[in-house]
Amino acid sequence: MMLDPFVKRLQQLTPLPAAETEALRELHVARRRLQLPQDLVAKGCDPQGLYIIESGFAARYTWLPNGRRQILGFLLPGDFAGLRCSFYGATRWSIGALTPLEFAFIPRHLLSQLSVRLPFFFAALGHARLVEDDTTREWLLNVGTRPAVSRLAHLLCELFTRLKAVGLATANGCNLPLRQADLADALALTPVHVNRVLMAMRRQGLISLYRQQLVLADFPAVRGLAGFESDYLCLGMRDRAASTANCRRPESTATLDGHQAAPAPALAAE
Amino acid sequence: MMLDPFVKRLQQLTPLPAAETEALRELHVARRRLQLPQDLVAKGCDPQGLYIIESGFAARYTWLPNGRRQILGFLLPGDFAGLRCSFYGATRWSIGALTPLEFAFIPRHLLSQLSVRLPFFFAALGHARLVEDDTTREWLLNVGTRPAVSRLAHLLCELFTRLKAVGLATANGCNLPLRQADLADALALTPVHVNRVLMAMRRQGLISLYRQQLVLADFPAVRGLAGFESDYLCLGMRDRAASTANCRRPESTATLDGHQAAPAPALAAE
DNA sequence: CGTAGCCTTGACCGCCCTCAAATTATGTGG
DNA sequence: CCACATAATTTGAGGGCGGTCAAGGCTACG
Repeated sequence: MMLDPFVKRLQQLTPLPAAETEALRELHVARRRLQLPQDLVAKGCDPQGLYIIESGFAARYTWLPNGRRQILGFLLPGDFAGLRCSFYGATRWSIGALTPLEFAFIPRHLLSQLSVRLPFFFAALGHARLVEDDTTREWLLNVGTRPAVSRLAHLLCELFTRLKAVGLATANGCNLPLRQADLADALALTPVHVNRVLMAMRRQGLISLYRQQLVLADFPAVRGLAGFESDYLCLGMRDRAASTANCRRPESTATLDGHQAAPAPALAAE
Repeated sequence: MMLDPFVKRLQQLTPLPAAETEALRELHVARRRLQLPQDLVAKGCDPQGLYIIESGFAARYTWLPNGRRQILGFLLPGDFAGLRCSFYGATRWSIGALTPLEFAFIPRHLLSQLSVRLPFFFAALGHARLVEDDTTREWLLNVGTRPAVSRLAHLLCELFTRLKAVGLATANGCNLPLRQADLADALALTPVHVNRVLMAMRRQGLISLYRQQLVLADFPAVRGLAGFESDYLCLGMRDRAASTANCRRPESTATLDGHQAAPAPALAAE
């Protein structure tokens, strides 16, 4: 089956009709591989379509004048990119492989057809974008306000949770093929300090990370350390129900929650 | 004229047909004021429509367990919010007034109508969202990689540039009604340190900031200090032409936002 | 004229960075 | 399977940027 983690990921956000998931799985789209130090999409170019990660890790990133690299988000199996190119036709960030990669590519013209044939699928793509936006803000929070230990803990929780959602994690661990330098660039820390923090967490029995195998030995503790709340990832109904907070209505208007109403809800995706 | 900075802002992104700008200006939508320590939209609630800032400054923010506040973005006159509420119908961030505020409100049902009648307008809304997304990533870069001076310089450049785009700045300065604590929460610094950095920049003759009047006395220097490139704000054709080749037509843009339809859009404001 | 909020400045400290070297994984050719 | 080369991780010593705590000054406003 192609596009399997992709479909699984979208279904976490919005239930898709069987007809659409079948149609997606039966798409025969270009399938490619990428070896290691390569970009999927280079900064400044027009991606021309949708890239869907099948296996491996990628990252949205940019280089800085001082030689540092900042990672702005990870792309895991089932994630996609290329839809977000700014309207002038050029991405502002590169997307590069952090491990050998398998990915599918859907060119723009085919996407247009799908948008008509598979409205739920398209709504789900929009949902995924919103989740990604909130994830970016969560990262801004993370690097802005948390000390290194919490910051790292938060990232590990996020990666673990996201991988679990596409079936790539066990109960308390997952494969994590990232170098400490990758984590450092995502957390705005130095590799040296990431190492020190990792060692400390290992010594305290919170986690173990050996040969790309991450085990969250004490997930509640790590989660607490990070202040990690998974609700921004919008995975599954349980999280949705749980995320109630202080809900004030500025308007007396009727509820117009479109998201259950129609195939392509009028404004809800936004 | 109502909605004037709003229309001006959108036109920086996509030329709007005269018919649509007229229709927008003639909309008689609810107009409100807000006094100071109040939220426009509270975290966890459903905004139920579009909020458009007419005058004053607002911010998207959240509180942290340790009592700190992180500002994730500023909303200046002409900016809007409420379209971005996640699909489960609750925002994850509050939007609050930093100064007394005037704003317009367009309820969702009216928006749906407009999406049909004013397709270019709707495309422009999508563009503005993309710019906002890139701005958030730029902020992540800013707090993640730059030292305090550059970080502050970058923010001042951004605010100045954005205000200029809606006609609220002079050649080298603008009104900046923010407290140093607001800047601090946006930059992930302490108010004390923001003050020190401001004082240093004043002593070097780079800027002056007195009684809410910001003057960038040496803009090239400040810009250089910050590594500020205005292209992510997508303001005006000059920047667009300078930033890339390959300029797609505005109508080829559309909506993954869920508002389907509209004459224009095939695929992707994306 | 007094109070409250914001800005300013000083002294001190800690988190994280820098520089550097040692140790361990990973991979390649013989 | 071993010898070697390269990349990644680990550990140490020292320093600086920005935080914390605290006090004093300025401005606005009743």
